[in-house]
Amino acid sequence: MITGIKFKVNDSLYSRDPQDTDLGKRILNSSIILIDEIGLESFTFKKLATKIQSTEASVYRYFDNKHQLLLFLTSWYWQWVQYLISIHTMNVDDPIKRMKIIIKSVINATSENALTEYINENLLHNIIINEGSKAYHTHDVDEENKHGIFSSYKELAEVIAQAILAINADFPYPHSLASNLLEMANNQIYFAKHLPRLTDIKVPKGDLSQLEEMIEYFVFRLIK
Amino acid sequence: MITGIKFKVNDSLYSRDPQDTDLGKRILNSSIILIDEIGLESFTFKKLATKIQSTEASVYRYFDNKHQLLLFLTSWYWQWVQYLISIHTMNVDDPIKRMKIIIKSVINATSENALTEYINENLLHNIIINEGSKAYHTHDVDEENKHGIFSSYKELAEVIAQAILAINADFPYPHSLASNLLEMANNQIYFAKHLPRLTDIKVPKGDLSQLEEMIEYFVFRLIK
DNA sequence: TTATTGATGATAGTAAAACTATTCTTTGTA
DNA sequence: TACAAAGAATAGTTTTACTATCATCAATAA
Repeated sequence: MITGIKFKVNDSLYSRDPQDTDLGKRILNSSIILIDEIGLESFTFKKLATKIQSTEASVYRYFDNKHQLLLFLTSWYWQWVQYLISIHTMNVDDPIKRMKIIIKSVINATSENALTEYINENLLHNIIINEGSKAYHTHDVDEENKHGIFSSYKELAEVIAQAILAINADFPYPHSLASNLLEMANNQIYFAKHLPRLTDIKVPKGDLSQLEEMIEYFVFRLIK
Repeated sequence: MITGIKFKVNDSLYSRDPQDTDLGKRILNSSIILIDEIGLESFTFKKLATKIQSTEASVYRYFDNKHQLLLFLTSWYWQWVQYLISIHTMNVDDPIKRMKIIIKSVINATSENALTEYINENLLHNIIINEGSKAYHTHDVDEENKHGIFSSYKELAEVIAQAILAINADFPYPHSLASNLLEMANNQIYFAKHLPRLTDIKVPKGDLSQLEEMIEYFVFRLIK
């Protein structure tokens, strides 16, 4: 287990980098717990400030608003997944094996050991499942995209797209399949939990093996 | 062209059925225009009231809050798509042909002629693309789901799942493929418009033929 | 040592959003 | 003729989403 890793996230994702200070780390730690608990809509900086025994004004010094905080968390998450993929595929040459590791990493990111003390990756994965798509479904996407806000997600998609092409260089839709893999993985977990009619898998006690099997089925049937 | 069709939507989707009165129809009509224009986050009942030259209090008689309004609109939309599918597949027996019509209907719903005077289906499709996933990504999903709020979406997914099984009765993931088809279709349009690195298709001047081709490729490669 | 700065806390305030309540007017219907 | 129902007008309340100011404390540079 490596601790104390700090990801370099885009400047536009914060006012002051929360990874640099004690208060910043408490903001990250507690906001993840609180958003998971009450949902993004009910989450406010005031409630967060109370929870960490600080003040609203202090939280605002780190993030302009809760949308920026969500962007930070999602960006951090996707960087983390990319990091996991890179270490797990480091010595793997077979493209099929590489793809299986990618799928495993995307799905089971959560069951990895903790990378930092101030981010609970399990809860963060829940937040990505529940609220992740709200990060880019905003009226200001184009503006935010210009500032590179979504680059960690796009980079991860690119890594997956290249892995797809390594298996079948003629596959016509590598980027669409990559983004769909990422979206589908989280969506199907959400459906299994809340709208089971929309899926065929189950996630008994958080066991994601059925999802992994299904995603493999989809991906390899498409690209081979 | 049939006008004046009224969908019977779930009681929990409104306080008073907006399809019954003139003001209700103006609320539907203008909220679609306004949400499309400024986005759901900036949309308020006050702004809507000003636009339709009514009052905030009057809007609140129809919908408890903007989330309920969004639920109404999405539910209406998916009922509409199901309606389109049912009339277009009415006399079609070949399951492959049926599936192609389903895909076409889901994707090109928007280019159909208008069904009602008070709902602009083109703009509504935009709203579904931009904001649709927020309808069920809420902390109260389970509660809302109990009230049947998402039944029109689930029914549509079931129709598609059955069409999948009609082609290949042994396909192991009909519901997951159905929900993924619906999600993917809208997502890939969104990506083409705003995050083009995440897709391989283009939507030149709103022409969705590349998307249709891709969805067909995915679906038939998976189920055949 | 002292002065400076940077981070945080404490306090207070504003504007808008998200509602609720009451009363009045109109209009269609028994 | 009356009598509901729908909507308009008006006026509130609470919460959210901020902004501003000033005091305090700790680290560090002069």
